[in-house]
Amino acid sequence: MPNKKIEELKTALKKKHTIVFMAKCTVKYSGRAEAFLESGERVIMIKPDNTLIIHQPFGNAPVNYMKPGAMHKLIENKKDNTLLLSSTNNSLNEYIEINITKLISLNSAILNDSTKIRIFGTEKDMSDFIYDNPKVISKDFRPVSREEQTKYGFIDVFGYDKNKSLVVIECKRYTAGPTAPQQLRRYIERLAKSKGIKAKNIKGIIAAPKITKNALAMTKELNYEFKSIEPPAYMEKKKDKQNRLKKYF
Amino acid sequence: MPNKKIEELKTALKKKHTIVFMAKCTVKYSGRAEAFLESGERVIMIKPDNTLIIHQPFGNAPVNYMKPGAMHKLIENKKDNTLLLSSTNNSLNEYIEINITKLISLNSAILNDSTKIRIFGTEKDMSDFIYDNPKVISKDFRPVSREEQTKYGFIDVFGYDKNKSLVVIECKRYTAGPTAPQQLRRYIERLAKSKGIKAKNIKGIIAAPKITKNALAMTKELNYEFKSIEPPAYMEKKKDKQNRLKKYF
DNA sequence: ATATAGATCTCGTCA
DNA sequence: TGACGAGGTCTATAT
Repeated sequence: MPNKKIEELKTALKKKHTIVFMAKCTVKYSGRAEAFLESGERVIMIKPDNTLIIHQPFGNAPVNYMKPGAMHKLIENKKDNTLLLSSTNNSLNEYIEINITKLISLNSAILNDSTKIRIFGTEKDMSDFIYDNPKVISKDFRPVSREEQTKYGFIDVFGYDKNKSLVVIECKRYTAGPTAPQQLRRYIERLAKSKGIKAKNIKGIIAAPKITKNALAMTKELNYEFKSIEPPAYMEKKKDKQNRLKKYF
Repeated sequence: MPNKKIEELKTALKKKHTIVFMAKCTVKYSGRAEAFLESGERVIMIKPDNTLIIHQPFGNAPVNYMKPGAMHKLIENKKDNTLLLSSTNNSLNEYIEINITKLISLNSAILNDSTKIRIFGTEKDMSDFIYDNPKVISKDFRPVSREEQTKYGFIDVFGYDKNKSLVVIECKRYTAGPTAPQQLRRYIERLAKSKGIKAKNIKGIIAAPKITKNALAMTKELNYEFKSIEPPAYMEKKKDKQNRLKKYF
C-alpha cells in the first residue's frame, strides 16, 4: 500500500474529517453479538462524530458499523504491508477490527451540514389526522386526546362515542399485523383497570390502510373493529403530488 | 462543476460501478412517506444493484436512501451549473430527487465481494442453548422442539414438564419488555385452541437476561414465569473472549 | 439511565 | 408474493 495514502488517512482521522475509502479487508465485530466477515472489497465511512460504517457493494443496510462515539486507531503492519483499523466503544463495550490488505481509494473532507430532515406521513401525522377529522372513524366519534403517552400507555387517539363509551384507536401507517390487536388489547386492559371499568365496555379500533387476515381474525375475536384509513400524506400525494412537493422548496 | 467529473460520474453509473461522492445538495423523497432535506454537504453512495444511500456527516443512520432496484438518471442543468440526480423505483412507487450544486469528490470502482457475514449470539443461538441445556429452565423441563414455526405462531422452545403439562418458552436476547408476555400469551392461546385444552394448563416462560418492571407485572398477572438467562455468546465472551475471536480466523 | 414504541425500519424465511 | 418476527436493529421521547 502506498505510504502517501496511509499518511492521508491518518491525517484525516486526526483532523476529524468525513472520510470515505474503498478497501479490501476482513472485519471482526464483538459486542452485543459477534460477527465475522471474510475478505472482500468494501466501502468504509468514518464521520467526525466517530461513526464507522462498512458497506458491501450490494444491499441497503451496512454490513458492519460502530455507533457515534467510538475511538479509532490505525496500526501499520510493515511486515506484511497491511493496515489494522481498530475501533472501540468503551461505554457500549463494542469492538471492531478491520484488517486492510488493499487500499483502493480514499477521500476526505470537512462537510458542512447542520440541517435536519423533515418527514411527513408518519404515524403521528396519521393520528393527528384522525383527531382533526374524527368522522373518518364514525360520525359519532368524539376524540378527547391524542398520543396519550402517560397513564394508560401510548394510546394513539382516545375519545368517546355517542353513548359516552370509551373508544381507543391504534393507528398503523402500513398493513396492520398481529401486533396491532395485541397492543390495543394491552392498552384497553390497562385503561379498564385504572378506570375501574370492564374492558369489554371499551371500544377498540384499529386504523390502518390494510390488515392481514390473521390480524383481522384476532381483531374480531377480541371484539375490536378495523377501520381502513390511508395515511394522510399518501392521500395528499394522490391528490396532487407535484404541488405538495413544490410547497417545500 | 467540472465537466470531467460529471462525465466520470455518468460513465461510472453506466458501468454499474460502486460509486461514492461528496456533494452539496438538497434532497426530496416521495414514497412510503415524504421527506425534505435542505441544502448541505453529504456523502452519496450508489451500488451496482442500484441501492442509493445518502449520509450526513453525523449519525449512524442514512438520512435518505433508495432500496436496491431503483433507476438513476443524471440530468445536467447547464444554465445554473447544477446536476439533478433523479432516482425512481417503479415497483415500490418511490422517488428521490437530489439537486447537486457542488461536487466535492468522486470515486468509483468495481468492488469484488461475495462474502456473507456470520453472526453469533442471536436469539436462535439462545433458544438452541436452552434446547440443549434444558436444566437452565428447570430440572424437570423436557424440550421437544425449537423454533416451532407453525400455524400457532413462532414458538422459540416448546416441551413438557414432569407432569406432562405443555411448556412454551419465549426467548429475548435483551431486557424483555411488554411485548414478550404479549407474544407468549398469543402463542399459548392459539396453541390451547388448536389442541382443545385450556390456556391456563399451558405453562408460559419468558427467558431473557432481564425484564422490565411492567413486563414482569404482566407476566405474573398472566401466570407466566420469568427465567433470567444470559445469551450464550455473551457467556462465551465473558469466559474467554480472545479464544472465541481467534477461532474464526 | 431506563422504558417504550415507531421506522421511508431492513432482512430472512416460510407458506 | 405476502406474512411474520428478529435485529449487533436504530432513533426519539418520556420518566
